[in-house]
Amino acid sequence: MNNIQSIRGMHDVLPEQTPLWRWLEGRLSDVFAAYDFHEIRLPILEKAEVFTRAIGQSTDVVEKEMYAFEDRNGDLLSLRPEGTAGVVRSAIQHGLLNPPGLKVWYQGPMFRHERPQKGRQRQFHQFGAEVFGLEQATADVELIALGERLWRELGLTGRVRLEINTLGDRADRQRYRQKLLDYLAPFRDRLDADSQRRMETNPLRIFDSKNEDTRAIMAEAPRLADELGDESRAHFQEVCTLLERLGIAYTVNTGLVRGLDYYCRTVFEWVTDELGAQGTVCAGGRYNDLVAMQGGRDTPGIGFALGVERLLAMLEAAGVEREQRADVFVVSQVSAGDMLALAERLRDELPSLSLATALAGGSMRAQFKRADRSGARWCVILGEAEFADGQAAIKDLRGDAEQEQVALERLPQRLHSLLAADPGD
RNA sequence: GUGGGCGUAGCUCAGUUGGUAGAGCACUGGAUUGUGGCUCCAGAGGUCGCGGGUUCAAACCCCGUCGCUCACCCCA
Repeated sequence: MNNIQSIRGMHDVLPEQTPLWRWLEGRLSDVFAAYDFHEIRLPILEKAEVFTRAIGQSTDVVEKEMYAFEDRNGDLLSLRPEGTAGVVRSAIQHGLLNPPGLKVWYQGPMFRHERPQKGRQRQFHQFGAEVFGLEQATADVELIALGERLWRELGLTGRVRLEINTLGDRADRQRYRQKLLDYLAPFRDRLDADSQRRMETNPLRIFDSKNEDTRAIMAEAPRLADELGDESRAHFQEVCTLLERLGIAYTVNTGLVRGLDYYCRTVFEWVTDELGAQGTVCAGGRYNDLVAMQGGRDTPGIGFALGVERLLAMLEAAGVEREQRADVFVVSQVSAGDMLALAERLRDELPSLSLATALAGGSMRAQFKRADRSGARWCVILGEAEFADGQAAIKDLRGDAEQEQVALERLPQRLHSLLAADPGD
């Protein structure tokens, strides 16, 4: 197989898989609409600075994973590694932040040059939602409630759990970060290699270390919760209270840290144990400073993104299947022109009908075999003699009904009533 | 970026101590010249991931490389 292959970590979605994708996409856009979120569609390519400024220069996503390159004008561009930064750019550019309360959702491919593994590919797909201009905890909670409803719609309730945390405000975080580094400095040599590196990049992540010595050191470390300002503390308290009021189960995970620099205050993750090492299906949080960092007027924001491939893997594990089948397959002994003309007439009169025809011709036996394999519910048979008499036959390919003879002019309405009686799925 | 496992027909996989490839399913045709599914018969389909090396001889041994996969890291 020395043919050209797709790029490493970038996968084709084959015809067999697209029905499940479309079903999932439909459920998602329905739920977004139920919360009055509006879709926004953005370029896949942006100036690289859109991401470097928002996500943080020293994060892995920017430092080593961006598909960045110079275009013919010499501008530094990048395929988007995530969606939020572009939404913020667009909202500023088009003045969408003006009456506060903008609620948008987006969908599409994202690109990160990572080593592929289960639940992680180089081109992957996200759905995301963002709310701008609202600093109230109500916005945080409505977004979480949206997620909860989504799992219910998809039949995944109980398979994902909600973890939340607060990162405090920017000042809280900076003060705490320094405190933590001061505490760790004397222990530096006793930390595992990853954690030593994290001291430069994201010290809060050191709490995630699986190394025993490191864990022992971290057990005594100062805690972010003790550094929170009054406003952050009250905000987080209200988020918790409202979640309880709505009956949404959650656990507070003080080790929960988002990887992208722009987050503050509320962060949350929906996690599953069913996907191996990449168990985060949906994650998000607040980013009250991001709009200002990108050059807009100071505007709070909050949002989340979910990984489509990860959700699909969960749906498959749960045994959810979707397939596309024709309603009717036309088998024919008459001329190609007569067959195609009849098919067009049926499509004219029955716009929702999915109709396949025996384009390859061949013996009746071969045509019926193809009709059977197509999965079609009914077969319309255009026999030579009957067609000359203005007749066609309808055969039930999936049930026991007798083959019936129908006048050609009554064929559309007969199929219509058969379809109405058995809408399939 | 680091480490483990794996690449043989469209798919799932056999292939003995090196002797130039097989099965099942799927596909095409026929038995059934105007009716699918079941059965039977026949057929087609492979630079054994790719490149190099060792050898009289490599799917098999060695080196490199590409890809898949799992974990670390990171993240949705």
